[in-house]
Amino acid sequence: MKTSLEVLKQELLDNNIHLSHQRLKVLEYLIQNHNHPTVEQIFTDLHKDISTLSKTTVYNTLRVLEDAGLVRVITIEGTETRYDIEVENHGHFKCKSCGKIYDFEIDMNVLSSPDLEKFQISDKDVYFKGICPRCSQH
Amino acid sequence: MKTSLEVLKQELLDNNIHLSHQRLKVLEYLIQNHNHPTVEQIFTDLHKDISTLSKTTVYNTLRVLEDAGLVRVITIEGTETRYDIEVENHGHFKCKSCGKIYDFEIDMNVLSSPDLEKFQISDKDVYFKGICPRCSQH
DNA sequence: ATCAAGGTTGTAATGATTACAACTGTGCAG
DNA sequence: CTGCACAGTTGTAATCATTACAACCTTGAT
Ligand SMILES: [Mn+2]
Ligand SMILES: [Mn+2]
Ligand SMILES: [Zn+2]
Ligand SMILES: [Zn+2]
Repeated sequence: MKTSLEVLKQELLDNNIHLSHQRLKVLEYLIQNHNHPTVEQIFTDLHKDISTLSKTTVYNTLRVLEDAGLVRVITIEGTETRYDIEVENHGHFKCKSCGKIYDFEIDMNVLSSPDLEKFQISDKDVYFKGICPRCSQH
Repeated sequence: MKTSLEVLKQELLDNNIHLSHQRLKVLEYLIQNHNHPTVEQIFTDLHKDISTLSKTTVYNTLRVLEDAGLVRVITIEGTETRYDIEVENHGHFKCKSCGKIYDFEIDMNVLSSPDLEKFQISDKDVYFKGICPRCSQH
């Protein structure tokens, strides 16, 4: 399991990123909530514990984590930005009915195209949309 | 070539969508500009010809076209929404250096995952990011 | 000519994100 | 010890894309 707190803490230290109380809380939150939360969700939930927490800090922290490559930003819908602690390549499916985002396994190596021979690819995102099984059975 | 004006006009009529002057202009613009423009670009360029054009109309039209399945919305970057008249499945590569978005061929059929057996998939988006060849040769 | 429906327009409101300046805590030089 | 520098945090203001809304316009049918 790549998303253990200790491993991620070490990665932050390796990147010369100070482990502040707030940053650790955001990190823990993402590890415990793999449901691709929005900034609003992260802030609202953490604010219950840390009443002094600022939403700006959540934004700042997520940017730090993103730059360090510890979180992935999901923009499957232009209207909402979501965050994922799981950076290993996998796809995301969003149900148009219930709005839930599902992870799914996918072989990213198969996703090569001759058109991109000379391109340096650093990020691969695969987004599907449709209806999930739970919503299918009307 | 699927993106001929006549074919698209017929598709609009089939969907009971009135072919107003403004809508036709937006449609023509998308056909002539395959560079995945933003609303701002579409509006600014069309406004030169149609001085009375409202940005709201551009938004409205794009939504109508999207709902009719004639345009695809590209949210490769959470910060900008772009539009593509080409709805046939293909991938998009965004260069982190120059910002240009490239199309690339990809076999969407190979993009199936056993995890999604029971899912009804209606949209497949593949977004890559990195450095394009032009920017590579420093 | 009158009317209804749909389309367009301009402006106001919304909401997410960013900018910014003040504040806080920590570690080290003196 | 004491004060300073630096990084991180906070709250508020500003920004900017998008949406809501109401007035206006066009068109086609009665
Ligand atoms: Mn995920
Ligand atoms: Mn395209
Ligand atoms: Zn569902
Ligand atoms: Zn480039």
